[in-house]
Amino acid sequence: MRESLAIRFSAGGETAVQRRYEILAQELRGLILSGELKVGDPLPAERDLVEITGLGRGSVREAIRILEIEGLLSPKKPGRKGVSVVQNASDQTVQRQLELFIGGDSVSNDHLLQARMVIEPALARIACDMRTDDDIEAMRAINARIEAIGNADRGALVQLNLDWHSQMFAASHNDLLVAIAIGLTETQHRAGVMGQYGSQEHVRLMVEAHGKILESIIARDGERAYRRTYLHLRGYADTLAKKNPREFDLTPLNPR
Amino acid sequence: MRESLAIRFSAGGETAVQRRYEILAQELRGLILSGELKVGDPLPAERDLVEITGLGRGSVREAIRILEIEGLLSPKKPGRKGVSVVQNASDQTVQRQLELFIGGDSVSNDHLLQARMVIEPALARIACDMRTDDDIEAMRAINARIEAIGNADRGALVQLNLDWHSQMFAASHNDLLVAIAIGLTETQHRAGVMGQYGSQEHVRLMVEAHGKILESIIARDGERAYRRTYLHLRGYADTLAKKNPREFDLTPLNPR
DNA sequence: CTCGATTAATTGGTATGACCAATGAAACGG
DNA sequence: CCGTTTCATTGGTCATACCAATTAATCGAG
Repeated sequence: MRESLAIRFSAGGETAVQRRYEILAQELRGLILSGELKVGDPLPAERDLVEITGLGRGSVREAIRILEIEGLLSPKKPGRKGVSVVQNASDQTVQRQLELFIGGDSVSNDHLLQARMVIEPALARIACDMRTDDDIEAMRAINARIEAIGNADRGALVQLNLDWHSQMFAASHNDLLVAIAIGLTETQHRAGVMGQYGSQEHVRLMVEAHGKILESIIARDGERAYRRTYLHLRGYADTLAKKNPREFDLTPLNPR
Repeated sequence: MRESLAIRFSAGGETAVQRRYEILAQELRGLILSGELKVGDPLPAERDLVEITGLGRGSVREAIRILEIEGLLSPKKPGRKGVSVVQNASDQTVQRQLELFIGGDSVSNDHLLQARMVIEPALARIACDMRTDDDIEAMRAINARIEAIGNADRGALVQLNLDWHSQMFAASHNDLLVAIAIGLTETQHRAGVMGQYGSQEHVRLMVEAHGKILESIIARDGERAYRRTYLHLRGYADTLAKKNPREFDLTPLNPR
């Protein structure tokens, strides 16, 4: 009944069929990115979209699902007002994708470390200019809790360490870099590559390192904060290096 | 007939229902990330998964679609051997998500510039250590083509400029940082924020800047490559700043 | 027997129709 | 006027059916 809508496009030498739900997803994405659909605008109900597009409900649902995973549409809720709503892709979608990418075996641990050594010291430096007093207080509070629990609870220690770093990143007030940095840091910590640290001595050193970084940020001494953060990371990297040999030299990232 | 499988979990104070396709997606994702399903392993056919899981075909398809968007499953093809295959999430999924995040209005152009100024000079420095002769040759070739076409074709100029930067990033041989850097650079260039550059003089300056960066990388002079790349970016930023006032100072990223 | 052409089986893509559960609005009753 | 009940809306899910593409199996000619 319906003439062939088969649209073909060349992609990498191959010829792929453009599936209907893909087309619809593209169109909706275009409407959102071009601003014709603004953040907060509700999408028509699934059954309305079926009428509008002439597609089946399954195809409509798959198209919506795609944009939902990309972060451009809110998850739906059943009920009378449960339609999808246009939203901005969140920092969390960036983190998720970074974690999935790094989690695969395309990225070596050394490359991940190298990336962290590029970004995290720079964030510390930026934080020196942009921090507020609240940022300082938050960082201080987390470090105090780390000192308090010591190595009693391994899981809590990992989480608090993550929290401290996230809070330091947040003090830069650059949401883009923060999202990237958290994605990198979380992946490495969750990977359990750092199951070794947890002795009382390790915790003491960690608290001390955090303290020195915090001091520098309070003093708004960018160079010092950069250096302290770099050394903190390198200490961590060196601990790892005792177990596995390095693939390549990480050190060119050292400032000055 | 089927007892309620409704699983609830608290998320941010709210209580959300876990939908069936979400559960299946989670399970499959878990199998992949834990390594029980390895890269290259084919998934059972949709109808087989229907039998295995007891779900409807629509739910199975939505679950698969989610993992496909996340990059963990290959797109399917019709035909007898068209089943999904497990794969690593690619750098492209990272780029896509960065572009979607930045494309929304959560990230200001100044924050994007700041992020680039953190990452790109660092990549130039790393490239000094890791580059091969092929990298050098590729960069030289692209720059030559830029010089050749001049400002004749605006679109081609933008693309070639992107290519040059991508090639420079690639010379670092850190796929993670490369994916991030390309995501940032592409977004800014595609956003058309740089429609202004295109005069013959601009092109000449661009070629010159690229040339100086390349020289430094050839000489393996990391500090110099870092500095040149930083200045190249700052020149671009200053051009933009003439049109729109800065939100904040970008300069703390200057090395030394 | 070998190889090319034809046929059949497999698999994803899509549509239709139906029913449930949750939600919120409207109608109702005190 | 307010609380309760009813009901329409909407997403979630399943079952079934058919098409199109692709590959495997079969068959036939030489």
